[in-house]
Amino acid sequence: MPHTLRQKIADLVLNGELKPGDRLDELSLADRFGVSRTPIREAIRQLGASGLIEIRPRRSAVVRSFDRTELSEAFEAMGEIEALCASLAAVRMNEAERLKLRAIMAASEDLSARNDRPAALEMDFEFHGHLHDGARNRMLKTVAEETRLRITPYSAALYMMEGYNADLRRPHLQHAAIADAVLAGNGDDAARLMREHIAQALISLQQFFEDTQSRSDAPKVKGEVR
Amino acid sequence: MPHTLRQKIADLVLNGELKPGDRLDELSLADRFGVSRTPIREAIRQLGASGLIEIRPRRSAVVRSFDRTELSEAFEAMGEIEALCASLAAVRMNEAERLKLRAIMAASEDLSARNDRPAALEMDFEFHGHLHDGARNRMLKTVAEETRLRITPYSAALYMMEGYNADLRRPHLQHAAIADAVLAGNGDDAARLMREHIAQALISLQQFFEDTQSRSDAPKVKGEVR
DNA sequence: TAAAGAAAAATTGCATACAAGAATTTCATT
DNA sequence: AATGAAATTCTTGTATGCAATTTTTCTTTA
Repeated sequence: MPHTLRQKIADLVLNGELKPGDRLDELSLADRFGVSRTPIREAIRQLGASGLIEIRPRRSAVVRSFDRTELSEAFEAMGEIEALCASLAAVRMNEAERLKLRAIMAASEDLSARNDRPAALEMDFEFHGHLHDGARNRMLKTVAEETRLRITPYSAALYMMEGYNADLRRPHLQHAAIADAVLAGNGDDAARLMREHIAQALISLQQFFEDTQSRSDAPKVKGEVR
Repeated sequence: MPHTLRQKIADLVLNGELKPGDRLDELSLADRFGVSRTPIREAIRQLGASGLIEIRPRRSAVVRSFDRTELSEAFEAMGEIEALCASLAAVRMNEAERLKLRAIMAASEDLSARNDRPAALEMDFEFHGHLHDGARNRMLKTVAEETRLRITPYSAALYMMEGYNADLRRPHLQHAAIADAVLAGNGDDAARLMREHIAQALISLQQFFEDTQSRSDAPKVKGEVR
């Protein structure tokens, strides 16, 4: 469903127009999308239940923000879930899926060489999503996608930032190593490499926030890592 | 939040008053809880997003039902998540938590000996929930609770049924083995035993549905395993 | 000048109304 | 009696209005 109201509001968060801590004003959103508050409220409740935003009784919903502890917990959980997907995909992917994985890696190679960050971010999603599918378990895929969704406001910001992930080839090479293990049918290696990949992402993200928070010229943005 | 409308509606599903496939009529629910359709709709959307019920545009929402494949996928995913919780809990639980785990096991011992099924089911929830807490990772806990929530309509039905889990001591003994591993700080054993425990539960559930479906006297209930 | 408090404005929670679509029943035809 | 079409009833989707609460602004006071 590319055009559901729920997705449109989620997109505001995912593309960074609304940042962690920002309020979701029902009336503004209603005007913006040309509907009344009723469907806006329903969409907001759904996004609240899926954990992308935080609902506070009698007060505006806000884009969910994580403190340092929550962020590292989220990445630990995601690391394990992604590792599980990767190890299952290594054993369960069929030939068509393995072929598509190669295609994704080729495209990713190209995009990272050209330093096309928006497209590389898309391809990052594609890569992980393809492993979720390859694990052949819809409940696991749901869990993986939900977990990824929750931290996207943070991981996407990192991806777009020059200076962090300075060379897009680094995450690409990690993906490539994972893909090799998957294609070789080596689930244990795939899982281990995936855990390392996610752990690396957390470290980059933490460095990023250390820096932006210590810079006194940048007034602490409400809702960033507390 | 013991009294939120969302929880009240969820309880209808969790205590079995509404079974998989049953429709959630907005007006009936509104009358029942003495509110208008608006808050009912919002609650239904939230439960839809958390996966307990299924939302179908322009048609009544229904309690989510799983076919055989989905059920085994759900148990596979849950097995891994619970195993992860157990292995982390084995390493991370503090003394107070370990003490409480012993208390839970003692209570469970008693309840299973007395064949008190409702109370034993409660204690089963308590046991798993305590391991979710012991893993010291709120995101993981959220994921684990959500996954458990989705299959509760099935696992709870099994637990209450005489003849399946014929002797409540069987799941109790599995729990006891897991608890021993956790208390010994042996994460790998805890994880392995937990996987086996969840796999056993799936097998019991599958047998249960094989039987109820093959009995011609029981007209196939809409929404049960298809 | 800063803090505290009161008044005003803005925002959420819920009920109600109506339009549009789905489900069910009725009724004619074979 | 079975089939199918039309009409009726039921149900969902959305807009709007009002009360209750929160947030902001303005005034008063130390």
